[in-house]
Amino acid sequence: MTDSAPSDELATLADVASEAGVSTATVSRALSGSRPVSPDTLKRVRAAAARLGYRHNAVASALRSNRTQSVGIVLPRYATVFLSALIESVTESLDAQGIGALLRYVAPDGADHDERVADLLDRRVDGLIVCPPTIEASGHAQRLSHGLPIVQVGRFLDPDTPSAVSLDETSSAGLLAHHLARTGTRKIITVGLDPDAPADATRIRSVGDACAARGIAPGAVVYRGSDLLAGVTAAEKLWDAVTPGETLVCANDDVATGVLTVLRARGVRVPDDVQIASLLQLYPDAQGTPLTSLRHPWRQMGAEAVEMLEHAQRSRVAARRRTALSADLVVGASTRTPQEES
Amino acid sequence: MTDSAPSDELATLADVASEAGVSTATVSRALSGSRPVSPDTLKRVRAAAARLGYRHNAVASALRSNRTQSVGIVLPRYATVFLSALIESVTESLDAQGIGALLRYVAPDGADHDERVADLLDRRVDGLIVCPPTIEASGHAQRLSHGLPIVQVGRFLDPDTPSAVSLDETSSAGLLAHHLARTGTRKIITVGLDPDAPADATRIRSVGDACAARGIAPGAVVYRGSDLLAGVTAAEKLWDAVTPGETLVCANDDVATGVLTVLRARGVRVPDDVQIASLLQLYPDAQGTPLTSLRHPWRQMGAEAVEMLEHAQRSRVAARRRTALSADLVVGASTRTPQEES
DNA sequence: TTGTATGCGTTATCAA
DNA sequence: TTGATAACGCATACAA
Repeated sequence: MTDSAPSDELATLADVASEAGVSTATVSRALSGSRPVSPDTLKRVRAAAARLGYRHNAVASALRSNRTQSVGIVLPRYATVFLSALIESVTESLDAQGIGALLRYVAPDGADHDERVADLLDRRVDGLIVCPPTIEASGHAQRLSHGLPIVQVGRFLDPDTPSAVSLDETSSAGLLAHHLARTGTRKIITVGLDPDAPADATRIRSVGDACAARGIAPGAVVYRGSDLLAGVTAAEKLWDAVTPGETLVCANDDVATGVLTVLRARGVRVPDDVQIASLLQLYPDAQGTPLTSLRHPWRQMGAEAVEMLEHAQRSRVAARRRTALSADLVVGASTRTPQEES
Repeated sequence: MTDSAPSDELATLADVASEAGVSTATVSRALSGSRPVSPDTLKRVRAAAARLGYRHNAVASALRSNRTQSVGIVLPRYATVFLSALIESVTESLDAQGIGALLRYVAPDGADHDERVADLLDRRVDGLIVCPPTIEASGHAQRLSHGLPIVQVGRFLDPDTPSAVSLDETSSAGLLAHHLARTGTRKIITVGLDPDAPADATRIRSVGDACAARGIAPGAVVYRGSDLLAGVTAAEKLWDAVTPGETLVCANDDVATGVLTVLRARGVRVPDDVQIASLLQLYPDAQGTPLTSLRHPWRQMGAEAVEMLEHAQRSRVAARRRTALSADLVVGASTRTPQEES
């Protein structure tokens, strides 16, 4: 046994090497498994490492190997369930492979977008997952990354990006419209989407088109905000005007819950007289699925983004691979049971 | 002008040095500002760096200086507004100083806690901000960190941790109880807190004690979940039993909104007959502050945590500094206007 | 104010 | 299968 004063400094590869009586190269190979090592030396190295409390130094490793085993994540600084779910699923996929996530938030208008991305690049991340706050930022991210694997996620996607994950609005709207047609809807009223916001306007149009294609008339668009209180307010205005055959299509579960609660309290029978659907599920775990709503594929989007990143890292040429994932329709108690097709 | 083929490789300090006709040391000092440099050389160095598209290599810098300019953040993997707000405020404070955030999620039961922390340590983060999922994890984090600056945030705090940020339950409950006493509350009913969950039980007791100290009777504890639907369900059971002078104290805004909506729909006058308060504000931006609720100081907690970390990094000795921040009482339309003290 | 020289801890190359 | 050794790119002690 050599001098093994439990020093304050962390043990290095060299320390382990001399403790085990082998070279640093062998220790590196034994511990990382990058190359075969004889069972005997492997055992000795492991024992020595344990004895000295050796810990791998990821910084030195990154410098030498030119891989940091980390990816940068850039998100707009507005707290939504969407982003929380995305972060969680992305980090979960990355964790499984020992990849770290370096998180950077950007102002909603994209003001500091470029410096945040640049900082991530300076830290030599192996890849980038970006949810751009604007279409301009999206283009910048693409150009700044300069060959580094990058995947864009969300609604603002640079057309030149080879790898992108987004929501398939058309398909999602079609899923809902199909269900509404089969449950006897003849007209929809949209509640909680702002016709003056570009993103909302797109969604209003997707839903309207999908309904129209199935013989459902797109009716009024009511916007008094998009939270629970807005749903309550809107429903107080609407409840005595709605007629059988109408479905209230709400921006999200909060709005839909407000609408549902008021209508039922006012004696309107849901779903018998009027149906209610939500375009954005917020509480997947709610007991008894009271609402029919579209469950956005956030977790899949995160997993898909990570997979794309790996793919881009492997293949030298950046094959174009853009995925639009559809939402799931979760049928709850706020719509009727579908009739058989006639 | 020397050979300046725009190579695919990134320029290094040495490249800039030869381009500017100075030594690498001078370039390092000029670009980092770590030591004074003559105005003339500064200009030349900057020009050369720009010409070559030089980018700082944070990895090499970290290896040499033994500082990664990054901190690890460990959070339980349950998506709540609390954690979103915490992440945002922490990263905002860190960004301001060019510090990166390395994010790691841990299972709610803390199963993979220790490996996640160890990974962060292997990456040589300069500090750790931990929101432990359990009290055991809290202790482990403390011991694993082994001298590295660490700040713990949340409800599960290791008693030995020198630096910790938490919510002052007593003070927060007192704030609410004071308001309720001045608005004529004689008895409270707690809705949405689970008496069998330790964390909820603590809160029930804090509120109960604070009320008792002001002559308000702690009444029934009703638990049917803690989301909006639970509020609706609870209220349907309660609405014809509540009597004037009672206040329904709800676990959070979701529960309170459900209760409020049902009571009003049933003709119970709020706040005239019955008052409603929430112990946890979820939607700070709701229009018209319909609810009286406690706004938890999440952003301040994040900022405080970062400040503590810096403090711990500066001072060699780890001075014990534990902060409990009180919530704010946001008075909304679900309680009455306070009477003058008699 | 500037230059010289060394080392941070690891992995990759090459030869044995 | 193993060992010796050279980088990786930067920051710093020391000398000038």
